[in-house]
Amino acid sequence: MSSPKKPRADAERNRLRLLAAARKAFGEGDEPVTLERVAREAGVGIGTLYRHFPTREALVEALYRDELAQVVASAPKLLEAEKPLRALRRWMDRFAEYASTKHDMADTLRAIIEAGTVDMTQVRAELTEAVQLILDAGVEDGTLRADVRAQDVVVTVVGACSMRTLPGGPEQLGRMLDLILAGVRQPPS
Amino acid sequence: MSSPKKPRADAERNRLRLLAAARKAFGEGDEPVTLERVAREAGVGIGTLYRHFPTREALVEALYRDELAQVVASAPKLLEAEKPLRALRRWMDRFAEYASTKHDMADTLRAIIEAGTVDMTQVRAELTEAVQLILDAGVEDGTLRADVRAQDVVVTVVGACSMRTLPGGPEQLGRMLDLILAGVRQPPS
DNA sequence: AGTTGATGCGGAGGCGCCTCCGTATCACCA
DNA sequence: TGGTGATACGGAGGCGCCTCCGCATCAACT
Repeated sequence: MSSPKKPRADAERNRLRLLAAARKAFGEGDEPVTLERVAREAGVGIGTLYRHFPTREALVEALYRDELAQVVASAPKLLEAEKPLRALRRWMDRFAEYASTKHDMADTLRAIIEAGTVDMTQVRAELTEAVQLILDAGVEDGTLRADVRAQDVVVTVVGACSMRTLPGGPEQLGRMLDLILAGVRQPPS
Repeated sequence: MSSPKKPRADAERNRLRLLAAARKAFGEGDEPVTLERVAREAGVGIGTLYRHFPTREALVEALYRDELAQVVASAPKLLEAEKPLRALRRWMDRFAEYASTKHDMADTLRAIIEAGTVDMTQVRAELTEAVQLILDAGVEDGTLRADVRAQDVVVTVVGACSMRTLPGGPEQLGRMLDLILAGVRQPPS
């Protein structure tokens, strides 16, 4: 089931080389990463890069899939340690920090949200699931609204995080997340 | 004051031609607008286009400045007709509708929010001012929170609107705006 | 080992964005 | 009207993205 077709050895080798080269290139602090450069550094033709990763986003997504999975996995943990409301806020922060650190991730996340690709859809589903978990806890607990969809929260948060260089400085993102969080709280009325 | 320098006649003529061509090109329903095409259609070199409008966003912004001004101007009117909470929601809708109709506007708005350019900053300020107006009314009225900055609302809304093709379909944007709106409401507690 | 179809590779080339600068045009003044 | 500096014009060319397809390489079978 897990291997419907046998992959060619050289293909897999190149895939790994590309990921390594990309990791290095995106890791280096300074500036814009050319896909051609990644390919060259991997000792591979540009065509090969595109066959393995049809878009720039696909490459970045593959690069950070693990870390993103960690963010997703942090949701239940936060929920153990904190009350749902606070856990949600923490999770948003974690997500935001991650998205802005690897700032290529911001664009990639946008693409993931918008995309129709299967891979992309999966990541999106994982994120939604993480939020849903916290949301459910908050509903049961009575502190969060029941009529909010996790997907809406995810998309809104991604939208917020994908704005680079906020006019109000770095603290603005935190305030925006607070705003969204407030929208999810159960109003006592 | 308004004319520190006298502009050359041909420059102004070309500027108008470019705007006309752009209006036509962006207006036509179908697909992607090439700046080269705009220039050609205006009977002007590509270099001239870029001198008048240093970036694609600058061109689109010039194109829609009027309509955007109308959106800004609608804030006080909505406020006359409705209570602040409802007025804010209406305004968001108006804005969202506008941003998604001319869907080039979405990217442009993002750029405007992020940009450091003077022109851009002004548009941003206008938007913030419109929201501030409604917010103030809501604070006085007691229905909206006093500790929310208009700028945060604007940026969050723009972030939401700039997500094209939401996974949850077109209605999702409305729900996201509801979410943000809920975050601005004064909690009775 | 040899054959062969399937799979993957490389990079030239097309496209759009944007810059740069030699040339043309304008507006002002004598 | 003619001269002159300032201003604007045009488009070639550089760059990165991405596609396309002829050729190379692989692995499975004999």
